[in-house]
Order: sequence, then structure tokens, then C-alpha cells
Amino acid sequence: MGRSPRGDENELKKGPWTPEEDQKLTDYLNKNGHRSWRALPKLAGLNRCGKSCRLRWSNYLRPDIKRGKFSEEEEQLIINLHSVLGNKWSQISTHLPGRTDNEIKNYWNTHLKKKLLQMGIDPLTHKPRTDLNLLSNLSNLLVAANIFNLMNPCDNASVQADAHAQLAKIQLLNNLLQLISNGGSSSIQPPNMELLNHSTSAPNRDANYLINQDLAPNSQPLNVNSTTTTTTTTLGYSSNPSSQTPALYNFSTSKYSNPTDTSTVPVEDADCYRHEQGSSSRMGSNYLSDDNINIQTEPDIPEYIPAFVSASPERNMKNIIPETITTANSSTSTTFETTTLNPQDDEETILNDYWTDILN
DNA sequence: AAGAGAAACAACCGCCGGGGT
DNA sequence: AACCCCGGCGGTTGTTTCTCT
Repeated sequence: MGRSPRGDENELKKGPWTPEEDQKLTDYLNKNGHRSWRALPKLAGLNRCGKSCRLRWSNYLRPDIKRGKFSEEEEQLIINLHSVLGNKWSQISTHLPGRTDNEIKNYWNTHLKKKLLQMGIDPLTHKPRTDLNLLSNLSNLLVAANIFNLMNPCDNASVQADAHAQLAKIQLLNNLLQLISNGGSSSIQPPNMELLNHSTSAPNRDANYLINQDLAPNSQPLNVNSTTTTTTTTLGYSSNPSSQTPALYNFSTSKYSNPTDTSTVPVEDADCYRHEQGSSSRMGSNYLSDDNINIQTEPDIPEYIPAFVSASPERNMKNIIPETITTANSSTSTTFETTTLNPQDDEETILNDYWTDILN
């Protein structure tokens, strides 16, 4: 529990610092440095607690502090680091010279959080939001899929409608995938089977074929998010296969930047993303190469189902986070995902099997 | 111009872990 | 082992500034 305040601390001044106090503190520290923050106020002639002095110095008076607006590069760096480190502001601040943890934290809470939300991205998970918009769209998609399915599949006029129905179903599956993946690894629950039975009731259709066809690189992703941003992220997975890797945002283009682009990441950080690049190539080839826009009726299932990776950072981050970045323990930083499958991983196996069953 | 509400930011608070005794 | 001190961290609050009506 917290330490009870010392008796005389009740007399100490609180609140905003005056210029005189700042001057006293700066003068003292410039002359003597600090050996003991506790003893400092008395020695410097300040009626403040040592802690307050330390904070004032480290957050405001320190000569190497950079004031002023955050640059776009700094913003991106903060977001990228946050996706890896979570709310480890002090660790994040070590990558931004001249910026304090407090400043970064405030900037995150007042600017960046909102920015991400406006982009339809959950600032906690750095994934597309799965809020009420998504849930409400589930029912709409179900209705759309079933209405189209009622039409005669042999009718030429219904071909396009059929395609729409299939797209709706794929989107529905995407939404469900998203819901489950965002539910965290410890709360994996199968989706409502009745819902799924309805949504996959179209005859003569192989679901894997549909995914292969409908999520082909040239297909236009269905964006059911009702956000007004220009960001085009499909729910569950972006059309970029690397969306399985931590998102690196690029506000200048209002889109995800290529996660393998390490240009905005310090050298020591870039390694972790480079590492990812290789591991994601397997799935990436399916999406990125035009040569792979095939219609296969009996594909190898895992080729077409993006592998679910549980949100356990401890496991997945080991291989990709450099030693200079330690993994966050908090639940807020569970976003780092890899496409590397560990065959020993029970959750992933279960999920892959589960979705294989569903899609068959 | 004035008031209300929102946004921004500095500072505080509680807690924790490491080190010393 | 137990206690205390200290520095540090992250979350929250309070005040100031800005914007809108």
C-alpha cells in the first residue's frame, strides 16, 4: 500500500509551479545536481516535496527537453511503439529524444487515441474496431446473404446478386473471426452456429473457393465500418496480408503503411519488423501475387484461412522484439501477431480446425 | 462580448521494485 | 526477514486555454 504522508508534508505547497520556484530549482540543480530528491527542496529553499521537484525537473525544466508540437514522424513512432509496448510510456519515451513519458502519455490520451478511433482502429489493440457498428452489421449481412440466396441461382440476372451474397457471407465470416480474435485467447468461443448455418447455406459453393476468389488481391474489400475516414481496412484482415503483423500507421496517407517499412522505426526497432517480413511471406504470396489468383475447388485449407494467432504477447513477441524493447505485461499490448504457426500451439490448432470445419 | 463546453496539459497520487540497514 | 527510503511508473485529476454558440 502507499506510504502515508509525512507529517510536515501537509504543509508543503502543491499545484502549479511559479517562475521563482522554477528558478530556484534550476539554479540549485545546475550548481549541485541532485543526490537526494528528498533533501533537495530544503537545500534549494523550496517548500515542495522532493517528488514534486523531481517531476518538475524531469518533465519540464530539464534542458534537453524538446517542447512544441509532435511531428508526424514522432506521432507514427509513438503509435508503432505503443502497438508493441502498450502503455509503457517511459520505454516509449526512450525512443523519442527530448520527449518525456508524461508528455507522450498526455499526447496519446488527447490526440492519438482519438485519431485512431476516427480511423476505426481500436487504440488498445491497434486492430480495426469491433464495436456496435460491427455487431449491427452482422445482422444486416445475414439478411443480405439470405435474401440473395432465395433468388434462383440459374437465373442470369441473379449471378451478380449471388456474388454479392457470397461477399456478404465472407464478410460475415470475417466479422465473426474478428469478434473471436478480439475476444482474446482466453475467451475463445465458437460463434452462434445457427447464425453460421444460415449464412453458409448457399448450394454448390465451396467456401474456400469463395475466400480464394472473393478476397483476391484485385477484389474490392467490403468495408462495413461506417467510419468516415479514408482508411480501407477490411474487417478481420486487411487486403494486405501483413495486417497480421503489428500495424504501422501512416497518417500522411491515412492508410496503413506497409508494416515491413521500417523507415520510421529506429534501427534497433526495425529489426523486429524485418523479422516479421520473412515469416509472413507464406500467406502473403497468396494475396500479393497475381499468379495466385486461382480458382481452386479443393484447396489446402490453411492456405486460404488466415491463421489465427492468439493474442498472447509473451509467446509471439519473443522472436520479433529486440532486446531493447521488453514485452509489456498489460493486456493493452496484446497486438503483436505473427503469421508463424507453432504446430504445438493448441489454441491455434483448435481454431484452424474449427474454421476448417466451418468452411467445409 | 460572454458563457459553456471541450480540449490540452501540468501536476498529483498511489503503487511498485530495488537497495540499504 | 522485515522495515524503510528512494526513484520511477502509469493512471487520474485539476487547471488553463481554446472553440463554439
